Amino acid sequence: MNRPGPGSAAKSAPRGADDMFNPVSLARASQAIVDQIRELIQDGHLTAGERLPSERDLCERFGVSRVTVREALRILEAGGLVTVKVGARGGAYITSPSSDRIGRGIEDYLTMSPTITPAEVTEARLVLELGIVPVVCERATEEDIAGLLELCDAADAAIAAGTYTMEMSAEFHIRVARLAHNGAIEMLLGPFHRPMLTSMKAAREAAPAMGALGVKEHRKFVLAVRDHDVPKATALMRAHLERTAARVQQRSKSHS
Amino acid sequence: MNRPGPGSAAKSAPRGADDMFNPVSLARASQAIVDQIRELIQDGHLTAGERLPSERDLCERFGVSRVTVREALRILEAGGLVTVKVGARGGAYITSPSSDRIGRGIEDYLTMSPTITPAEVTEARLVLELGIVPVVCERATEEDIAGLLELCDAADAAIAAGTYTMEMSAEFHIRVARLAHNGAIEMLLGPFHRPMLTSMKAAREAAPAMGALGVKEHRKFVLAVRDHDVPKATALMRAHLERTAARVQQRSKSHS
DNA sequence: GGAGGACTATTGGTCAGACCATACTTCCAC
DNA sequence: GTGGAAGTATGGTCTGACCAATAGTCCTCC
Repeated sequence: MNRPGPGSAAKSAPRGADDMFNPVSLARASQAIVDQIRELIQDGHLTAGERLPSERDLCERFGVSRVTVREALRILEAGGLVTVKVGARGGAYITSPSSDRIGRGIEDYLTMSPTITPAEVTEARLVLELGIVPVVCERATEEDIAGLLELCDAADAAIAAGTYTMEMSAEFHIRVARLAHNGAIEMLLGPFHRPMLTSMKAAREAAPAMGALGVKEHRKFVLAVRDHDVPKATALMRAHLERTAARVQQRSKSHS
Repeated sequence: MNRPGPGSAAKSAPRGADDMFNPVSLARASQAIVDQIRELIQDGHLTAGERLPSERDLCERFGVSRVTVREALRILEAGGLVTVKVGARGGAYITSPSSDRIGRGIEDYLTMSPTITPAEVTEARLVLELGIVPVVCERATEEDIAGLLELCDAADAAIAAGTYTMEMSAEFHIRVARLAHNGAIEMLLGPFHRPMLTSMKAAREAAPAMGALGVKEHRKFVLAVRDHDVPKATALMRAHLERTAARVQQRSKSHS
C-alpha cells in the first residue's frame, strides 16, 4: 500500500477540475496525526495516564510510516501532551501539560520575541505580582507566613556572611506566588523570574547594597500579609518592585 | 562513522569506573540537537530570520541521520523557535515564538491540567483583567476608546436583533486587554478567553438576559476608562467579572 | 521454597538510501 | 522583455533494518 507516493496520504489529490476548492488540506501527514490525537484528548476519548498504541500499531492505523508517526509524537511531546517511554510496556502515555513545560514556552516568548520589550515584561510582572496580593493576604496560612519569615532570616544571615544571591530574592517571590494557592497564577508568574534574575544580577553589580534593602522590604511585606493588610502589603510590594525595576532600567540605560 | 551504534552520539559512554557519576546525560540525540540549537538562539548566535543549514547539511555536522535532525526540527517548530519551509530556498528559519503558539500552550494547560480547577482559572483571569485596568486607563488613546464604544454599539444592535453572541463579549475583553499596549499581557490574557467562552455559552442558555446587562456594564466601563477613573473602572470590571463568574459557577453547581 | 540471574519479547531510537512534491532560478525562445 | 520550460535545492515520506532499554518469565541454584 501507499504506492501512490508520499504526500498522497495527507493530501486529497489536487488534480481534476471536478472537486475544485475542496480539499487543499494540510501538507504534512504528521501534523494531521497531531491534530487528530489532540482532538481525541480534548474530547476526553483519551485521558491522562492512558497509553497510545505502539508506534508500529499507529503506523498501520493511520496508514503512514513509522517516521511520520514518530514526528507526530515528537510534536505532541513538545507540547506536553504525551510522554514517551522506552522499553517493554513503553510507548506514548497521555499526560497533562506540565507547568514547567508551558512556563518555558512563556519564558521563551518573553525573552526572545522582538515585539516584547523589557519594560513590557516588567510591567506585566508588576500587574501579576500586585494582583495576587489580595489573594495571598486572604489565603496564606500560618505555615506559609512562617516559611516566608524563615526565608527572610536565611537571607539576613546570607547578607551578613556576604553570600546573598539574587536567586534568594527570586526564590522569595516564587514562594509568595505559591501562597496564592492557585496553580494557574503560579504557572503564569513563574516564567518571569528567570529573565528578571539575569537583569537583576547585572544590576546588582552596580549597586551591591541593594540586597539588604530588598530583604528588609520582603520582611515588611510578609508582616503586612500576616496582618491581612491588603493596602499596606500592596503598597510595599509595589514600592519594592518599582524600585528594583528602576534600578535595572537605570543600569541598562547607562550601558546604552 | 557512527559505527558504535545509535545512542552513542548522545551518551557519553557510562562504562569505566573512573569517571563515575559524570555523564549519564540524555538518551535522545534529537533532544541534544534541540538543546544545542536552542542555546545558539538564546546566546544570539542565531537570530530571527536567519536560516539554518539544510537538513542534509545538519546531518553531516551533527553526525546523525536525517530522521534525527528532522525530529529535532519538529520539536523546535512545535516550540515556535523555527519555521520550516519547503522548496528551493526552503529550510528552517529562526523565528520568534508567536503569541498564538504560546497562547495555545497556556490554554492547553488551563483546560487539561487536572490540578487546575475552573475556579482557579477564573481567579487568575480576575487578577489579570483587574490588574491591567490602571494601565489601560493610563494608556488608552482616543481611538481606542472610540473603538470600544463602537463595539458596544454593535453589541446593542445585536441584542436588539437577537443575534448577540458570547463571542462578542469575549471580543470586548480581548480588545480591552490590547489597550494595555503590552504584548506580554496580551499574550497572557488571550488564552483565558476561549475556555471562558465555552463555560459562558453554557451559562447563557440558563440566563439569556445576561447579555444585555453585560453590554451595559461594558459601556460604563469604557466611559470610566475614558475619564481615567481607575477606581471606578476597576470596581465596574470587578463587578462585571464576578457576576459572570458567579453565574457560571452557579450553573455548573446546579448540574452536579 | 525463595532469591537471584539469564532469557525473551515488546517497544522506542536511530540509521541508510530512496523517491516524490514543492518552490525558486536560470535560461532560452518568441 | 516576457513567458514558459528545464534545472536544482529542499523538505516530506517510505522502507526495512538494527540497536538499546525495559518488563515479564522462567530457570537455576542455594
